[in-house]
Amino acid sequence: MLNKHTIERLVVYNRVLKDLRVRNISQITSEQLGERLSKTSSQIRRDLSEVGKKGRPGVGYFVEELIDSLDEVLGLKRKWGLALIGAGNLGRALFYYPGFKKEGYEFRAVIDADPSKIGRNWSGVTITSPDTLKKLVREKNIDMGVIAVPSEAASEVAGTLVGAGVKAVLNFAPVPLDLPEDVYLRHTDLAMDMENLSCHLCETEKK
Amino acid sequence: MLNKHTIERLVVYNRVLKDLRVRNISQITSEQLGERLSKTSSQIRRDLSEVGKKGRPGVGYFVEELIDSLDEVLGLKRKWGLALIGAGNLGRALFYYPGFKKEGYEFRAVIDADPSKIGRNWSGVTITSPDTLKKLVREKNIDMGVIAVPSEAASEVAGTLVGAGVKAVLNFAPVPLDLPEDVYLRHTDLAMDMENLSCHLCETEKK
DNA sequence: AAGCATTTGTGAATGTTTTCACGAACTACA
DNA sequence: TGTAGTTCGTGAAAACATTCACAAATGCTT
Repeated sequence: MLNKHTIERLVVYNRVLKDLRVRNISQITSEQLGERLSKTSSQIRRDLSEVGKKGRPGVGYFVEELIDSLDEVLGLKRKWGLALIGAGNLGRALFYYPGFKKEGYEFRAVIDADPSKIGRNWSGVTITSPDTLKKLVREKNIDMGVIAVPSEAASEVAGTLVGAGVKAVLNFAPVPLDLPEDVYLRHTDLAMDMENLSCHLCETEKK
Repeated sequence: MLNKHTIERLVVYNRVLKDLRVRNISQITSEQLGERLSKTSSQIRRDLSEVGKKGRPGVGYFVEELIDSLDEVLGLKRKWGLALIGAGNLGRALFYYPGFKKEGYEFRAVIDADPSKIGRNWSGVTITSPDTLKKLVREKNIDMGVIAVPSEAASEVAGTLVGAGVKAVLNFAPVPLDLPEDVYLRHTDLAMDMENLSCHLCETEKK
C-alpha cells in the first residue's frame, strides 16, 4: 500500500518531528515542514494522508500525534532483533551505532568466521561462528540480518540467513544479492553513494 | 541530463560488469543483465542508451567497452580527494572501507574535535582539528566531504565544509542537512534503512 | 548471397509520482 | 454569530519513469 518513495520520506519526517518535539514545538504545518526539507507542502500532505492521523485545517499537524502514527507505520513501536554478520571495522561501527538502539533495534547475535574473533564480547554479545546462526535466529528472535562481510562471503551468508528463516536483510556488501521474493532486502553500498556524488560533480563540471 | 534513478542503476550495472570481467566474460545481452538484476531488458537498454557506448544488435554489449563508458560517466576515471569529518567508530569504518580506494576515492584528511584523537595517525593520515579544515581542503585538493559525526555537530561541520568550498557532501549523521543549491548532498542514514525494513515487515505481517 | 535468428535502440503507450488548485474544515476576533 | 484568514485533503492535471513493440542492424548457417 505505502510505496517505496513515500516510506523513505516518512522516515525523514519522523526524524524532523522528533527534533521538533525535543524543542517543545507541538504543532507544524505542511508548509513549514516542507520548507525545512525542501519539499512542496502538497507532497507532504499527500504523504501524511497515507498514515492514520489527520491534520487540522487552519492549524496544521500535532507533532506528538503524528510521531505516534509514524512510529506505528514504520514499525518503531516494538523491538526488533538483529543478527550482525561480520565483525570487522564496518560491523563494529554498525554494532555501536547509537541510532539503532534508540529506535528499538537490538543486535542480539554477532557472527564472524575468523577464529581469532570468535569468543570476544561486544557489550554483552559474544561473537560466534557462522554455524551457530540458525540456532541463534530461533532462540534470540532475530527478525533481521545485517550483512557486513566482504563481497566474496556475502552471498553465502545471505543464503544462511534466509535458510534460518530471516525475512529482512540489510546488505552492506558491495554485491547485488539474489534472494527469494518474500525476503525484503535493502542494499546500502557505501561506494555507490560516492559514485553518485562523483557522477554529479562530473556533470556539473562539464557545464 | 542523467536522472537520479538512472544513475543509481548505472552504478549497479557497473558492479556486475566488473564481476563479469573478472570471470572472463566479454559480452552480455540486456536480457541476461536484466535477469541477473531482476530488471526488464528494456529498462537496461534505455539506461545504457544514455551512456556513450552502443551495444551491437544480435550480439549484446561488450563488457570492457561498457565498463569504460560507465567509469567515464560515473567519474571513476580520476582520483577524488575526500575529507572525513568524525573519527569515531563509523569514521574509522569508512576510512578503512576497501571499496573506496578501489574506485579512486582517497581520504586525504581526517578531522575530529576530540583532543585525545588529534595527532593520531591512520595509514599515514594525521587526525587534525576542525579549524584546519579550510586549509586542508585547499592544499590537499579535497573534492568531497564525508560527515560521520553525531547529529548535534553535523550542521556545523557541513557549514564549514561548504565554507571551505567543498561541492559534494556525503552525510552519515541522522539529521537532514540544509545546504546551498549548488552543493550536491547525499544522505545515508543507517537507521533509515532499518526503518524501511521494519516498515515492510510490519506491512507483510498484517496480511 | 540469401534467409533465419538474435538483439539493439527508440517512438509510442502505459504506469506511477508529484504538483496544482480549490472546496471544506477549522480558528480568531469583532 | 458572521467574516476574514489559515490550512488541510484530495480530485484532476502535469511531469516523470518504465515497458511495449517493432524496424533496423548484426551474426550465423547453408
